Amino acid sequence: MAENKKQVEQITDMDADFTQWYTDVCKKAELIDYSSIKGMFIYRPYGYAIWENIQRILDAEFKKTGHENVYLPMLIPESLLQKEKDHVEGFAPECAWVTMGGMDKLEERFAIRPTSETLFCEHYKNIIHSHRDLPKLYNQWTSVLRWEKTSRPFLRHREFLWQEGHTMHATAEEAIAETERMFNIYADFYENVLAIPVVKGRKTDKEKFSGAEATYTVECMMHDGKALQGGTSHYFGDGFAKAFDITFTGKDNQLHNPFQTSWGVSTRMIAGIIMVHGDNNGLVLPPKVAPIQVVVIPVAQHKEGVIEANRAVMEKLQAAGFRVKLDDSDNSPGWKFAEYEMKGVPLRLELGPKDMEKNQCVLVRRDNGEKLFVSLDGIEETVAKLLEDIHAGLFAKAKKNLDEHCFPAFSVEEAKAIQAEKGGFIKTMWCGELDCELKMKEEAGMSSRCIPLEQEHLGDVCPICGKPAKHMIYWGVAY
RNA sequence: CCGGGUGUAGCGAAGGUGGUAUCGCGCCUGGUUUGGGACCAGGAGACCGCGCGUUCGAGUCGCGCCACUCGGACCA
Repeated sequence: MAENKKQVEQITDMDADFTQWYTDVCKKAELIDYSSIKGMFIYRPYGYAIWENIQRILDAEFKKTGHENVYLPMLIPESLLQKEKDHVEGFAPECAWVTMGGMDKLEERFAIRPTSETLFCEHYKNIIHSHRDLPKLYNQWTSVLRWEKTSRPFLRHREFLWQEGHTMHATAEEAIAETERMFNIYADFYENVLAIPVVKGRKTDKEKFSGAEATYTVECMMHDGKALQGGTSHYFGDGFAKAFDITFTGKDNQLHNPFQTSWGVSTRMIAGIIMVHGDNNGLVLPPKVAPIQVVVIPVAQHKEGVIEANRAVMEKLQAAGFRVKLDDSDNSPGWKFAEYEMKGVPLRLELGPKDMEKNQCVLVRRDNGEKLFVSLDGIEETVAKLLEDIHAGLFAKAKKNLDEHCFPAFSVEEAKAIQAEKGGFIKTMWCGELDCELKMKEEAGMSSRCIPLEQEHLGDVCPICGKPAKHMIYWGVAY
């Protein structure tokens, strides 16, 4: 038998080499493929289907809160991009430029959008005239392009898919409320849909979006203790409005500049799913975004009636609204088990002749491997309950990982030592100065992740410079 | 962008000192199998990452480029 051991491609052990494990999962779970241009990835059907589920659920949340989808051009004239000083400084270095139209050199070069604030501003200038035109709550699902130096599947693409919301409001209060509303939608989405716990907070001036007054972020903890910025929501004040000369006449018959927000999440979310929930058998998908929630695998499918019985269960579950796949290919059951584990399907349903006699089937949970023999009567309820349990189980496990990787520190040396030994988020007090942030990066290799909304009092002084502290802040090594 | 590593069939690899490519898995066909990556038999599949050069002759030697990968710097 030992000689029959199949030479199966294995993924790298996640504890031995996490980054290699990650790349292996992306490829072996058939989420992504490389193209001939660095950093330009192909989203394969299974990977794209995860994104479609994310889109569907988030889009519904956006619509519920009054947002409308639009589509703006892909090209931005250089002169337009340059209207807001901080913004152009932040993005121009990583823009790709279109310089030719057909065979002719263009009078002015066009940037392929790295983000669309400037385009939205140009448009808003044309359509906002009165307070009655506000608020404008627009969102766009699209791709953007940033000429990154290094790239990795889902984590850093030169072209990536995202949504970018851009809103305009009559007052600062309304705009700030919008920034917070969308930030909370992201946080809830991470926790309730992706089963990923987040730390909610504000970015430092150094880390905030180019041109923003404030950037709110949800920060996630990967299985290896590194941080991943999960989504950002920005408050712009009226800075862009002034730069782009966007004005409206208020109820007071005076001209005002509107207040602006933008907010976005990208396919980087998928990287988070992989690195938070995955294990050494491959991907583990949270049920709410899994393209296949239940895979039905017939056992001894050549025998009379087996395929039919399996198809009946599949149809029953589909009718109840689950995403189900029946795999009646002629691969062996063992092959199928391994295949769908690699692809992270939350539940496997096995049904063979022995089960048929007892009117039962076997259900196996992807998250913990638990095997259950359950009746085919009421299988819909059983599956619904299990998918909920899986979501809860994934969240609990991820929360434990987050909680166990947050450490207070009271000096740069201590922060550095903890990061080197345990990884994770290091929390310290902070004076608010850029110099201290740079020093933490220089000496401990960590960037600030966020100033969490939930503050703790760890002391009165900044442990980096000794001056009075203003906030508690999280530090970490980020993807 | 800087430093290390790697590019040979879909995947993983072998191919001292130059002579037109080998193996395992996978794939296709037929048969036997089927509760953890099945077995037998037959078969198909390679511009050796791309370009230029040296040579009678380059997977092999030289130069350039591209891509992947691991660190670092930069960034969703």
